[in-house]
Amino acid sequence: MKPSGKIVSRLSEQGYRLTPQRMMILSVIEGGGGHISAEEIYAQVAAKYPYVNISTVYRTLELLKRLGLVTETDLGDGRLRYHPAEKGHHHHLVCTECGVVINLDESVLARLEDVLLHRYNFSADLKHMAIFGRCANCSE
Amino acid sequence: MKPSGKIVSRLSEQGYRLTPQRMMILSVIEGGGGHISAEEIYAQVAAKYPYVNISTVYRTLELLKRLGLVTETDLGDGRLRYHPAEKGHHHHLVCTECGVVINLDESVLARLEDVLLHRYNFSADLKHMAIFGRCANCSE
DNA sequence: TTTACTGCAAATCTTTTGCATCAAC
DNA sequence: GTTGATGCAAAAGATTTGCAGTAAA
Repeated sequence: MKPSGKIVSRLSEQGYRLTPQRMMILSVIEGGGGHISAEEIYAQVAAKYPYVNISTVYRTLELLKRLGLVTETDLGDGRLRYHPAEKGHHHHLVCTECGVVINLDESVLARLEDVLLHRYNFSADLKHMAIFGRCANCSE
Repeated sequence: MKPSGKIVSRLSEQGYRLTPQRMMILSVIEGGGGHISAEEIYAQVAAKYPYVNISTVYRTLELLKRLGLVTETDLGDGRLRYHPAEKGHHHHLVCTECGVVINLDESVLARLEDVLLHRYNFSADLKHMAIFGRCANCSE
């Protein structure tokens, strides 16, 4: 699997170098189903290409985040999760009992976003929000 | 300042010991304006009563959380914040630019809570949620 | 050739834990 | 007197950083 040309060209346009490490990291982020952690990205890259260091993963994520190419979500388990921005947004219902994560279409929070903007002049960044609680099973 | 009789009696009813450390920690949590971190609680307690250790603060917070006497909120700055449950709930609009935290009445999210419950069978725990974005000033 | 990027190891920072001692009940 | 709570120091775990060497442009 190759990384998307879009992200790659965006990087090189802005003068960033296209190193093999970056390409591999990009592939993994885009290839997975989202919600991937730095450690998982590292493990997947290292499996095929052992010449990577986890600090390179963190530095790459930092860069991609800054350029708005990936979004970062805290699902409450002590490590941050990443998702390619171009794949669209959704939210997460996280069960604090069993840990299941249910995806929630972004439209559900659209009204909230409106209210916050008009009533509080606050432009909420509801890209990949996590809402904690209990899923159907765990509430009996 | 003394801790509220309500929390104290709740603790002793359930067989927990009322140590001076716990009393001081309770006072600080109740005395402050909310959004206080473990480190801040520790600093305030230690100022008057040097015989405290930060691990006692963490253990006490853990206990109070488990008993539902304080709520825990992640305002995104790398440390968790605490608020006495009896003082009522509210949410937080956190500006990722300037760091300002705007309190949001819990009623604003009441409809969302309903939708999640009825459409997804998910009982969201919206006690002290943090929503990130840009405040009026920082969006120009 | 230039200098951005990487690997390595060590540091950072918050939170947790093992264990011996102490004190609330 | 019991045993739950504390202090201390060390561990844990995710993320960051300094620095010298390497390679993308």
